[in-house]
Amino acid sequence: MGEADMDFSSYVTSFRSNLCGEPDNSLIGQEVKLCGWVNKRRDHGKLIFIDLRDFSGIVQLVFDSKTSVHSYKLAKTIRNEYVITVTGVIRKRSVETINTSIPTGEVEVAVMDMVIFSKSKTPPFMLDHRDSVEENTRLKYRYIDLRSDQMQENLRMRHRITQTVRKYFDSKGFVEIETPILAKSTPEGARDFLVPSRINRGKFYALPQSPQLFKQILMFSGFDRVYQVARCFRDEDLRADRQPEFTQIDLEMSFVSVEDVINVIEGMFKDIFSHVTGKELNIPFKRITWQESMENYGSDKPDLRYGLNIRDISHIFKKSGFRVFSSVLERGGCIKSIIVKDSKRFSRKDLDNMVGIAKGSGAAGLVWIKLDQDMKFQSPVAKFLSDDEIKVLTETLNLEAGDLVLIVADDFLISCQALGVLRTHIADKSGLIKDGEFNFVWVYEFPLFELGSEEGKITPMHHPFTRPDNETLEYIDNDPLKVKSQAYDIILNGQEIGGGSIRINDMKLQKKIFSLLELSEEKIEENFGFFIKAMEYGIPPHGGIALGMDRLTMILLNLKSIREVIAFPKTQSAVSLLSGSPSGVSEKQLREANIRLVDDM
RNA sequence: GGAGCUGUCGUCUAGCGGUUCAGGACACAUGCCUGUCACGCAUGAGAUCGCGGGUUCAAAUCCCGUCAGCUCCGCCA
Repeated sequence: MGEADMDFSSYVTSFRSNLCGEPDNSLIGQEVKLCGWVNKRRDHGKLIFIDLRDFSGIVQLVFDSKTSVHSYKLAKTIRNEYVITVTGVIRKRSVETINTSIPTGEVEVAVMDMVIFSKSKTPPFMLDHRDSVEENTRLKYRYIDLRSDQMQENLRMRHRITQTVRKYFDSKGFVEIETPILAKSTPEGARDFLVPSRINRGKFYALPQSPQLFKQILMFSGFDRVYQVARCFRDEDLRADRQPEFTQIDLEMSFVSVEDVINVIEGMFKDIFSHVTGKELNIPFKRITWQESMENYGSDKPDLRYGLNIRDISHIFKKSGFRVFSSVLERGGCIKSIIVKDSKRFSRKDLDNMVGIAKGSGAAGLVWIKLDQDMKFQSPVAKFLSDDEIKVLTETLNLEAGDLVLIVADDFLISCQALGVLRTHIADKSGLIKDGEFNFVWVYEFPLFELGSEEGKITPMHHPFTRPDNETLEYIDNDPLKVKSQAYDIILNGQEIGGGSIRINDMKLQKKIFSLLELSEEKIEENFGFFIKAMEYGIPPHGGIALGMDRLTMILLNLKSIREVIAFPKTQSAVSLLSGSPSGVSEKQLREANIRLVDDM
């Protein structure tokens, strides 16, 4: 359906005088020319009604066998999804025939003349029933699915977000500069899509995982601030919120601190909300450190729309006779818990399932305690807890009758993460999450490094150009995992919708980071030598952020998959059911690209 | 790479070992109908049950494999 403040007049063309969603009482008596798709034909014998549809809405056409014989006869042959144009007069409907379910329902078009532009085969599914049609059918016939109100609204909403973003950044002095799609492998961790070079035998371009290096180079070049609505490519497995090609609002600014980037982005979101959803957004957003986020929510993308916060109860079990707890504490671990109200909801099976979830998240196990009406602990481990421990636990957590306490004893991160997963699981299952709420939070002070998959090796948590936090920089040699970074993520309703950092602009520090990452000189030179070289010619302090356009639009529309906000998405196996890509290519094309297929079928 | 769910006329689905080689709804076709808007009425066409194999006297229905779609883990900011 149409824009809130649509200007109908700009749609007038040599084919039409008005749009289908336009006719109302103010146009009564006027002759109009309309174009559109046949949404529905209702044939009453000597009288035929046709609902004509375009993107703006639906209007009822009336064909009378007496007043326009030619058009009436033609209307007999009309079927759904034919594209036609009609000339007719807007006429008021009698009171009892008014249709209150459509905006044009008080009037109708008495057709005098009609032309069929294009016939249609019987469509594979009806637009009215589109909601109950399987997604693969919708994807195969995407051009029909896209005719639906829902898809039109989704993509028009996305357009409005993009437009608001462009306007906003323009007003803040940003320059939109395009960067190469045929690029070189970027240092982010994902697998690259490769494009063979015909001219340079045996060499490949990589599609950009993001414009990261290019936007930084534009800072080196003195543009001060740039942004881009950028297509990015990552050859990894798909999810409901991940496609191999996706869109980022990607920006970079010179002479800025974390604070400056955050301010600009909060202003952008405020504009998006007021212009696109009509809602007033409260800024500044809440900010929590990565440490706080892990401690309280067990995740680096916390959902703050509900409670179920994680509480530390290590101190209660320091000298516990329950070895499962005390031994974890002895080796430096901790004991974490969450309290869930109304434990009656959870059957033994639910609890067993939760134990499985905790173990699946890497925890050694999960202890659950149900409090009955008399505040008695019901739990497989109740007999191992002393009266004193029960008392202190009850007081510390302010436990009430009917509460369920979930406890994980393990290393700090494992305990928190396991409970974090359970926290979202329970919130989801218990309907604690209300639709229509938009909860933003910044997570900052990420660790600069994390332990990599390879034993003993560290990898950058964000990317290797992220500037360390000055306060913790002193640990860089002795305990690099302790070093914090000037990186930040923006989280909306528990989903990461963007992340960025202030970048390193000191060559010595940059080289230090590379050496910690155990990157050899050759490797550095090979991967981003051009970038390092550019850093040698005077570069400003700078930083930026990238926001996931698809995810943002999906969340604002309260949808569950980004495929709903992408015109031509791919399936989970990265295939386009519409176009059939990817596909084989001819021998000639392979020869030109200097590629020989390995025959291991 | 792994786990789970799904796969029956165009669409959505019923059937889950034998009067069902498949029933319904919508769509479709033909005819009738001047006020419908989920129009109505009548008649009709349309599925070898994703594909391959097996078990059985008998399979849409059970088993194995395979393909496709979805959700998730791994992977990926």
